[in-house]
Order: sequence, then C-alpha cells, then structure tokens
Amino acid sequence: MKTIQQRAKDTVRRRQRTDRVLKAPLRRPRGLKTRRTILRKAVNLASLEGLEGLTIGKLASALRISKSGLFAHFGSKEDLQCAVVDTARDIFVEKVVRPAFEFHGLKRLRALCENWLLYGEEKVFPGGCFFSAASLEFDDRPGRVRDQIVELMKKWLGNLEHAARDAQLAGEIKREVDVRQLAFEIHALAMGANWSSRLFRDQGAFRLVRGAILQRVDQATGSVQSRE
Amino acid sequence: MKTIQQRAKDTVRRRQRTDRVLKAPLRRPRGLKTRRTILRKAVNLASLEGLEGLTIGKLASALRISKSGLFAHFGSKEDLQCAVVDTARDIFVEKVVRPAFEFHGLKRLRALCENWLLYGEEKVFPGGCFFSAASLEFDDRPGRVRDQIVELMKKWLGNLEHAARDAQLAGEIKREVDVRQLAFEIHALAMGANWSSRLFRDQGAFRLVRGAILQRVDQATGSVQSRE
DNA sequence: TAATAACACGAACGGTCGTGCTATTATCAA
DNA sequence: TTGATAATAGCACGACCGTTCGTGTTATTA
Repeated sequence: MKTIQQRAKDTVRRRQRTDRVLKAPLRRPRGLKTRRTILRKAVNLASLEGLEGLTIGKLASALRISKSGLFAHFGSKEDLQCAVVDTARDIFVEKVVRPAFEFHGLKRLRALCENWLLYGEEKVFPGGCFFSAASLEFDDRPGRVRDQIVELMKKWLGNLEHAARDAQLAGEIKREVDVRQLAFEIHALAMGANWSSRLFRDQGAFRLVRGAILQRVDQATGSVQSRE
Repeated sequence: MKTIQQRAKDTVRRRQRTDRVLKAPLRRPRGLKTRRTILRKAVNLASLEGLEGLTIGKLASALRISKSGLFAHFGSKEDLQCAVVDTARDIFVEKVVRPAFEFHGLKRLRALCENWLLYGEEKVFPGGCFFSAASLEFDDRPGRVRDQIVELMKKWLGNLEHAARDAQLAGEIKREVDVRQLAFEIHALAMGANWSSRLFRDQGAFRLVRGAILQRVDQATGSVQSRE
C-alpha cells in the first residue's frame, strides 16, 4: 500500500517537474543551463562507460556538484538516461544529418556517409559512436531508453534509405539496386569502422571504410572504375 | 601492514588455485563440472546483460548456489569474466570456425560466412553474438578482459583474411581485390546482422545480410551474375 | 578408521548504487 | 527590502555490489 502511494507521489512529482520544464522554460534560465552542462558531461561519460555504467555519483563528482543536486534535475535515473540519449541525438543530427539535408538524392547520400565518417574520426563522443554502444547495450533491456534508441536508429536507417531511393528515382542509382540493402550495408560498414577504431585503437579503420563505402556507392550508381 | 599481508595471502591463495587447476585438473572432477555448469550459465547471462552487468549474486541465485560457493571457483570477478570469455570462445570456435577448417581457400571463406550466419540465426547465445556486445562494452575498459577480447577478434578477422588470401593465391578471387578489406566488410556485415536482429527483433536481417555477403564474395571472385 | 583435502555455505564487511526528505541558498518580482 | 520560489546541498535509507572469513560436509587417501 505504502509502495503504491509512494509511486503515485513520485509520478505526480515527475509530472510536475516535466510540466515546469515544458511550460515555462524561459523562466528557469539557470536551471536549464545547469541541466545542459550536466547532460553534456553525461553524454561524454556515457559514451565511455555505457549508459548503465554512467552513475549519478560519478557524474556528480565529475561536475563537482552534489548527488542530490544533480538528481533533482531529473526524476529518476531512467529520465536521466533518456535525456542523455536525446542530447546525443541532437549532437548527431547537428553534425551528421542536418548539413546533408541541404542536398538531395545521391549528393545527400554521399554527404551522410562522409559526415558520419568525419563524426567518427573527429571523436565527437570520446568513447566512439554513442549509438553503436547504446543500441548494443540496451538491445535486451526493455524500457523507455530502448524504445527511444530503436526509434532513433530506425530514423537514421530511414534517412539513408530515403536518400538512396530519391537518388534511384532520379536515375542516379541503378534500377536493380535494393536501396534498403544499400542503406543497411553503409550503416554496417560505418558501425564496423567505429568498432575497429575503438577496439584496436586503429584510426585507419575510417580510411578503409571510406574506401569500402565509396566503392559500394559507385557500384550502385554504375560508375564502376574497374578498381577491383 | 595488515592489508599488505592480507593481499600477499590472497595472491598466494589465487596462485595455488590456479596451479591446482592447471596441474591436476583430473583429480577434481566435481569441482570442474560445477565450474563448467557455472560458466555455461554465465555465458548465457552475460550475452543478455553484458559482462559487467553479469553479477555474482544474480549468477549464484540463478544457479541456486551460494555467492561465496560460486566465488570460490574464481579468484575475482575479473577472473570470472575472463573465464566467461574463454568459454564463449570455445563455443564459437566449435560452432563457426572448426567446421570451416575442413575446407581451404574460397570454400573455407564461404563456410566461415555461412557458419557465422547460422550461429547468429540459431541464437547460440540468447543475447546475440557474445563478442559484438563484449567488444563494444570493453573497448574503453583497460584490463585483461579487454586484452583477451582484442586478441580473439584479431584472430577472427585473421581467419577470414587468411582464407580470402588463400583463395586469391589459388586464383579463386581476383588479383586486384584487397583481401583485408574484404574480410573486414564481411565481418562488418555480420555484426550488422546481429545488431539489427537484436535491436529490431528482426530475424530477417540475417536473410538480407546473407544476400549482401554472397553478393560481395561473388563480386570478389568475378562471378558476377548481373544481379545488380 | 583416521586424517586430509576439496567443496560449499552463511554471515558479514566496506562501498556504492538509486532515491527521498529536509534545510539552505540564490534569484527576482513587488 | 522583502518574500516567494527555484536551485542546490546535506544527510540518511535500503539494496546490492565484490570480497573475506570461519565452518561445516563430503570424498579421497593413509
């Protein structure tokens, strides 16, 4: 009984917090700034130690604030994790997706690939691609975090596929190419580059994969340069 | 002072344990059997929850034995993790590598690919490919576990590359193909299949990747069937 | 049969986890 | 300047973490 009451109380409190954030963000400039600072640090830490390995205590002491002070910004650890995923998404979109959306069709596809490779090479996240790690960490952990990651990855694959399909409709990619498979292959190669660079501390993986992706795209467009 | 003494004592004890295991495994039939039982369960749990998420308490209660009884089989959690990785390796070798070693060159390469795909499809580990998860979990955690995983993955990539090189020397693969890149691409696609099947609960990923790998190998052999 | 070693157990340790209450401080409108 | 409110800190909680210890139980050997 007590537990249920407590849970209800918690829910109410979380709703209130959320409402505050949603309704009156401009009236809490300091709180929001702190929150952003926390999340920026949290994303970096999480990319290194995982979303579950990211601990409220460690995060707080890394920021030199109190555990409870940090905790008050989020209603629960799950909320924090969701916010971290969201923050990582924003960074990824800003760095990889948005610049490519200036183009269409094949150009967009090529831009998505190249931006991703730069995003990997430049260590936008110190622990490598945040989403590679997160999706493998949470693929067996049901919950909001997993749902969020699934949604994001679907969108990313969708973006690749959509660009490829547009390119195909524009005649830039051969008719017989399966654009879904093409998108998947590009994504798999990119994740492979991240994997190799992290595990083997081998930055050359990006060079290799850049070549592989270019080769694959050229093959799809029909501009085979008889290289291999 | 006391701490140092204790640590020395612990070290001695661990050494003894190790020596015992190494020198006279046949004289401890019961202990070894229990150890195997523990490790089998541990591998399955670790593939679901990660090597760090695998907890001695949870593992013990899943096996209905005491924490301390389980712990005595290993000297530390790190030892347990190493043993788990080793067990997973044995299973992987038995299922994927060894059967392919009956063949040579292109046949071996194709067998490695097909065996891996079956290994993924048949859920040899309930949480998907153990090594995909482990290598991304430990790529930023220095220590023996990481070293072990690095070594294993190097060997796996080496096996793929070696088979491809043999095939090339036998004239089965075109001369201009970069066999290292080919091996890497196959591996990346395989990991992509695992990723997709786990995250999206989509078994069809294996079908797609089987096609992609076949296509890639055919391209390397020159047996282009004008399918794309 | 007595001695010994292997094995498993329960209890407890210090630490850290996520979380909840309460008090304090900073901010800003009135 | 004051008073309301937002932001943060202090402190404590129960649970679980890896680990240690002393002690039984069981199997092997002398």
